[in-house]
Amino acid sequence: MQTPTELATAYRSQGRKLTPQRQLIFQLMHGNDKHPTAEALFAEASAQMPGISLRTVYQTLNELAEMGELQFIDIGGGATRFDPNLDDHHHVVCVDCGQIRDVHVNGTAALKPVGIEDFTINEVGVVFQGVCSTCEKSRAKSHKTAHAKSPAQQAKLSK
Amino acid sequence: MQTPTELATAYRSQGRKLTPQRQLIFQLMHGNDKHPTAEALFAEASAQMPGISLRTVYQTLNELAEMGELQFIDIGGGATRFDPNLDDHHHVVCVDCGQIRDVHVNGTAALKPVGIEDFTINEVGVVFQGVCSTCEKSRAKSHKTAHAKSPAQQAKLSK
DNA sequence: TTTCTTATTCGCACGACTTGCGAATTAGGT
DNA sequence: ACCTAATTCGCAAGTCGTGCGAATAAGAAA
Repeated sequence: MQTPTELATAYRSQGRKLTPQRQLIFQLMHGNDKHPTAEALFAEASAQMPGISLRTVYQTLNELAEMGELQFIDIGGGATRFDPNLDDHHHVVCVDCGQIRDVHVNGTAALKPVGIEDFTINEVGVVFQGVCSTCEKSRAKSHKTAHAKSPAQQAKLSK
Repeated sequence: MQTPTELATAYRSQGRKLTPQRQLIFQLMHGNDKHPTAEALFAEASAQMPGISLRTVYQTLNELAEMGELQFIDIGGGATRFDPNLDDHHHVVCVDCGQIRDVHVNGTAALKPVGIEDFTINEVGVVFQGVCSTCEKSRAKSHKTAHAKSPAQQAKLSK
């Protein structure tokens, strides 16, 4: 995603208006590597701008995605997460706490899908699932066992 | 996923009961490579067993997932899809029609994530996004342009 | 600065997907 | 045949995201 200043220019040049709400969201998303949900972003935004609407947050995030300034991440059935990082990267997810981390992956160019000659591939996404060190520790203590999570349960991981 | 017969045994040995509804779902899912949603499966099931409940379909699918007999696939914000294929495989998605195809991928072992020493990785998922030949053709005709899709729009692709 | 046009905001209702709950039913053992 | 715990099923409820329309505000023009 571009800087808030650059986005201001981009918006104007597209006939879009530069509202305080949008500017705030630009700031909150710029360089944000937390992969927030719309709700999470709304919470942060509300702290600085009481009265801002969740509707507006969704709307602005969708605009930014249309403009190619950020991407959606859908892992597990929960809320969509938003990623302003446009570099070539992938994601690691902690199946315990739901944390998502950006990660550069070597070797993606060598991936060879077999038997899909009838597809024109545009993008490849790699997701590593694992357990972060923090969760690893708490697991050792409580002797938790891993379970398959239902879609909704997976969704709740990140809350 | 095991065969319906094997599942019958597995269910009994776990103190679960073998109902007609479950047996039907076993049949419908066994060897199913369509990655159906719960609703889609419900539709098929209803044809053979009028009166079966969507609730029961969800419940059985969740059980099977708990038992490790199938996995959830979440691509795009729409409905969860269910995959009874337990082989080491990945997925190709047509961003136009939403079709998902199983695909074996060579080279996954060589993938090297950088900077996640604090994670214990258990699984790697690869998703190829592209356009299938059928959609490619219809694109050529209608001169469609690719758009960034909002979460809900992505969800609707598969309908 | 005032005016004007059009984009935007915001809240509410709605739609899609999934689960919680509880009453009625049924599987499978005794 | 009986008993008991598991299961089914329908409805309500919860979550996530969008459609809609009235009120508001941005930015261009005068």
